[in-house]
Order: sequence, then structure tokens, then C-alpha cells
Amino acid sequence: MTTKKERGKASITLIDVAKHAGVSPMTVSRVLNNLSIVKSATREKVLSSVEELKYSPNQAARSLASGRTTRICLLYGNPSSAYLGELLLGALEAVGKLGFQLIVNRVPEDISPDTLKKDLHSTWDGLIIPAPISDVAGIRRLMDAEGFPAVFLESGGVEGRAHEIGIDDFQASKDMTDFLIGLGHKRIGYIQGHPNHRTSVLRQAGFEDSVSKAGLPFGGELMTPGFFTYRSGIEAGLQLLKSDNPPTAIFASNDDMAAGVLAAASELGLKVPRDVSVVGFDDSPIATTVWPNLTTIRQPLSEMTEQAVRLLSEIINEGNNNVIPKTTSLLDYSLIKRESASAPIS
Amino acid sequence: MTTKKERGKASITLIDVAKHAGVSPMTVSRVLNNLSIVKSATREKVLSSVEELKYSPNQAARSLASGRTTRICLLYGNPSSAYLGELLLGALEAVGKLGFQLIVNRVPEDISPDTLKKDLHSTWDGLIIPAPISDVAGIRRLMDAEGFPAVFLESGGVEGRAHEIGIDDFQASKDMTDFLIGLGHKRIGYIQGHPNHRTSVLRQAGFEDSVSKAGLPFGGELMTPGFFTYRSGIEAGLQLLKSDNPPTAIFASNDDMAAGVLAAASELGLKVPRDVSVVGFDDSPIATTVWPNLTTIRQPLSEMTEQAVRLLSEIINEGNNNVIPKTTSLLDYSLIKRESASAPIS
DNA sequence: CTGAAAGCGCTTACAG
DNA sequence: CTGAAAGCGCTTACAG
Repeated sequence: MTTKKERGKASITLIDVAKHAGVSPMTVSRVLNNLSIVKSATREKVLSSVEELKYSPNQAARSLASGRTTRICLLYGNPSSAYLGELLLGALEAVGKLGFQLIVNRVPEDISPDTLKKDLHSTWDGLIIPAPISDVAGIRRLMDAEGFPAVFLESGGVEGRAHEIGIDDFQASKDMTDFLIGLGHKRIGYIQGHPNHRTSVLRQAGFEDSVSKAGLPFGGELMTPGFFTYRSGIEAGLQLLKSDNPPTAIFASNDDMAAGVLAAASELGLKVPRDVSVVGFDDSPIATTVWPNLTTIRQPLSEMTEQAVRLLSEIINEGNNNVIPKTTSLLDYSLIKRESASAPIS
Repeated sequence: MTTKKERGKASITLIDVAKHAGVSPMTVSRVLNNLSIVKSATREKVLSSVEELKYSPNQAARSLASGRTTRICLLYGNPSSAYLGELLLGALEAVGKLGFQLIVNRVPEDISPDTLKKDLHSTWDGLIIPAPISDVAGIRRLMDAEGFPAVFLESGGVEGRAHEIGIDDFQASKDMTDFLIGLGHKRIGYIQGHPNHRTSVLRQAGFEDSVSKAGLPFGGELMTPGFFTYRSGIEAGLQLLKSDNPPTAIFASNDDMAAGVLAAASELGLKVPRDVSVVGFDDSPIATTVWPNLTTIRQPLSEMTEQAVRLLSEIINEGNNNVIPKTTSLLDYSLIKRESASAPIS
């Protein structure tokens, strides 16, 4: 058990802050919770006392007194998904600091907005909706119409209609393509993502922007459809590799497909990266499982959920769902170089 | 926010229970927390009132009054591990009900017990240690010596020295082998697990028990070493498949290696399961990513952490670390039949 | 073995 | 815009 004495900050209470700021405890509470309007001079005093004393509220007292707990729900589609672990990690971290409760709810990946609508207000105070659920049509509209605090993750968001957190898929895709070009590849095949996902469009656009600026060929037999699955990666890989003038590098728009390309190459007796370079996107567990390990783009998943929880906290505290502007916030990604890509031998 | 009125049970308090049982609130508290000895008649009365009223303590009040929070820490080795998500799911569920705090801590997979010892008592109240960290030598001894509440997961536990939760690896392995035999396979290759993991020994023993009872050949060129990695699976697969008298089925003792065998087969131009059946163990995400999907053994990971948290709660409540007997508790597993195994064509 | 009192650190509801 | 009082549901420390 962690007693008060063992914890550093725990001894500083709201009363201490009130004394330090020369106001009543009630005023401190009001400032901290955006409850009603506080004169801005008073507000500043309180805030600086909070800062100076490094006060952090006791969540147990808060929820006991108010009789309420803030419940943040993280939706997920697949319990054995590679993403889930990292998403939970970040959410857990933030939720712990804020004294919120984290609920984790499995829903069908193609859940209808109506199904979601039922338990919205009665069950949760805020929702985190990661891909691929964030791509379900109508969910943004529902949240907007209901005025319900919700943050969408890694869906290549539509600016202005919802709170979104992701990475710049277009730029990341360009970076990966430029990396391949920098290696010396002049003929690069591309495997598209699932047509229903907005990120697919962005990643492909990034790729095309890059190759066309470099004056390299693209489209036609160098562009193959895919569905973000391993199996579609095998088929696309086979198709690309068996063509008359096969590419020296293949950019699969996610890791599962890139792993599939590896399988296709091996089926054709081709060595990666000696005979063909293969790169993916996502840095999912399979990237470091297969051999050779995949060069790929890493998304900061746990950071995304961490920020999502913080954002939800702000939105909920405001009371009015429209105070915090609905924008897309882009986090840093990284290009991770591993063994699956190298310069072409030619 | 969830107010008291919205929640069903929230209105029944300890005071209600005390009245109902005709005792003081203090006595109820004592019964609930195993604090000091309560006359067993009184105890029964209280317990039945708790039951009848469906009382569940308000955790916020509890931790405010006591000034303490119970912190359960889940150790993990790899944030992008397939396991992590499901482990967290179960832990989160149980922790929410008990009003505990869940901390999640990354440690090196070969962490030394001494490193762990430092923050033990000062940082956590209980520890959940899943594989492969649970296989690190000396950790059990440390927990035992420190009298620290800890539960070990999926490590094919040593009875009596620690609290362990897992599945019967021996029997599960036998089941899988029997399944292959039932399909008609008479020559089954086996890929061993990492030699440092206790589960490797158990799985291999189960396999050998099964094939020897069926009068089938085993050992020799049908038994190959592996390290639970995809890459070692490729090598082992290649070795088995290239032998003079290759097996018609290969049992890889985890999914990553089974996926490697798939790659090996494809490299040799062999179709799975037509030319060779391949099965794994664990039902990790890769099992449903690769094609064909792997027939494998599924462990109830989230159930394991759920039980682990409950067990820790009991241990912590007892105050004395030796009251709850240190045993290995075995949960149900399941054999999941997918596309990678079929009857041999012969 | 059991109880009456005080208080944990906040917020609600009411004044002003 | 700000404050004094009461209380959230438990547990601690003290009696008996």
C-alpha cells in the first residue's frame, strides 16, 4: 500500500493551495474545474500557487465528494491485434494521472453508429476510437450530432469535423519512397491499402508524389490492389514479381502485406533484399517477426492514446463539447531501417 | 460523469450493511478487510447482509480514508508483443472491480532479480510476471525471500514455490499431437522451443508421450532445435523438409516458428497443408495473419491476468504472504483448428 | 471481540 | 464573483 507519507506530493492539499493563494478552498476548486467564472486576477493567483506548490488533486477525494467518476472508453476490434497493447499502454498512463477510469470495449470492426449510440451518454464520458473502427462511416457524424466527447485515432482524419490524432500518412509515405529512391531504386512497385480506409488514399498519394517528382515510372503494372491482409500481400507480390519487367523494390502500404510479399518472393526463389527490396508501414509485431525484418514506418501508438485521454479530459471539463476546436493533431512518426531493404544490385 | 443515481449499487453503503446486520459500521469494515478477529457469528451475519444487499465498497472512500491505494504492477518485456494486449485486458477488468491501480512496467526480458528488488516494496503492492520474464532464474526465489505478493504466468510452473497461473502445456501438447495422429499422420516432425523456458520441456514431453504411445517414430531427424523465433522456425523447417524421409506434419512448439515453417515450405515449393501439415502453439496474432492460418493451441491470456489480480488481492488482504498456498493453477486451453493442417494425401 | 468519534480531501448546495 | 458549512463513504486511532 502506498501511504501518504511515502508519496511525495500527496501531502499538499487544496487547502494548502487556498492558504498560499489567500483565497477560500472553494475558489481553488472552481479554478481547477472551470466551474464558474472566477475573476482572472484570482485565477492567476491560484494557478501560480498550484504551480509553486506542485499541487495535484487527490482523485479519491474528488470522486467521493462529487459522487462521480470519469469513464473513458477505448474501443477495439480485435483482442489479439498487434495494436491493442501499445494503445492500452498510453491510455493507462494518462488515465492513471487524471484519476479517470479506463474501460475497454470490444466492438465489431464494422459496428453501426446506431449500436454505439445506445450506451453513449449513459455508460461513458468519453470515447477513444482507433483504426479501423475510426473508418466506419457515420461515426463522426454521430459523435458530432450527440455532442459526445470522442477522439479518433490514426484514420488520416478529415480536418474540422472531429477530434483526430494521427500521423502525416502522406508525408511518411513520401519519406519511405524517397528512402527507396535514395537507395538507387528506379522501378518501385506499390501495393495499395484497403480501399475503404482513408489512410490508403493518403499513403498512395505520398508514394505517387514522390516517384513522379523523381521522374520514375508508376501506375500500370507497378500499382497493385491490396486489402491490408497478408494474403492480399502474397497475391500482389506474386503479380508484381512475375511481371515482365519486375520492380527492384516493393512498397507495401502496411506490414502484413509486406510480410506477404516476403512469402511471395520466397515462393519464387527470390532473396530479399538481394533480389528485391520490400518495405512496409506500421511497425506491427510481424515486422520484427519475419525474416528479414521489415523496414517500415513506426506510429507512436501509445503516445496517441495518451494525448487522446488528455484531450478528452479537456473536452469533458469544458462541459460544452464545442469549446475545444475539432482538429487533426499530427504526431511524429519514424522510418525504421531494418534488413528488408537495400540498394539494388543491378 | 456517472452520478450515484445513475449507478445501481452505488447507493448501498457500509452503513446500510451495518444496520441490516445489527452491528456497527466498524465491524463491517473489519470483516471486509480481515482486519482483526471478529466473532464468527458476527462475521457470518455481516457477510450475509453484504450478500443480500449486494453491497460493494466505494473504492474512492476507502482510499481517501485509508490514504492508500493498492498498486498492482504488470511487468512486460516487449511493448509490441502480441501478448500484451490480451494480458492488459484481463488485468484492467479485475483491477477496475477491485478499485486497485494498474501500473504497467517494461523491463528487459532478462532482467536480473536484483534490479527488480530495488523498487519492490516501495513502489508496488503486488506483481504479475508473465512469460518470458517469469522464466528468469532467481525471480521466484526473490519473491519468496522478500515475502512479496507475486503471480507468475504461463511458465509451466514449479509446484509449491510460487503462485502460478498457466495451462497444462504437457496435456495441450498431447492433444495437438493426438489431433495430428487422428488426421492420419504417421511421421510427425517436432520443433523444440527455447531451451531456457520450462514450457519447452513440457510441450516436448507431451509430444513424445503421444507419439510413442501411438507407436510412431520420433526423435532423431524428426526432432529439431528451435528458439521460439520465426527465423529458427525457417531453419528447422528447412532441415525437416529436406531430409530423405520428410514428415507429413510438423508440430512447431510456438506460432512464430510454425509461421517460419510455412516460409520454409514455400521456399521449397511445397503447399501447406497439401504437402505438409503445420501446427503451432499460442494462437498469437501471426497465426491468423499468415496464410494458411495456423491450427494452434489458444491460451486464455486475459483470464490469466484477471485471476492473477484477484489472487493478488487475496494475498495482499491477508497481510501474511504465506497464508494463501503457493500453487499452480491451470486454466482451460483450446485447440483451434484452422487451415494449416489436414489429412496426409499419401 | 466491538463501538463512538474524528477525519481523509475534496465538492455540492446555499448564501451573499 | 467568492465563501462557510455540511457531507461524500469509508478507515484510523482510541476506548472499552
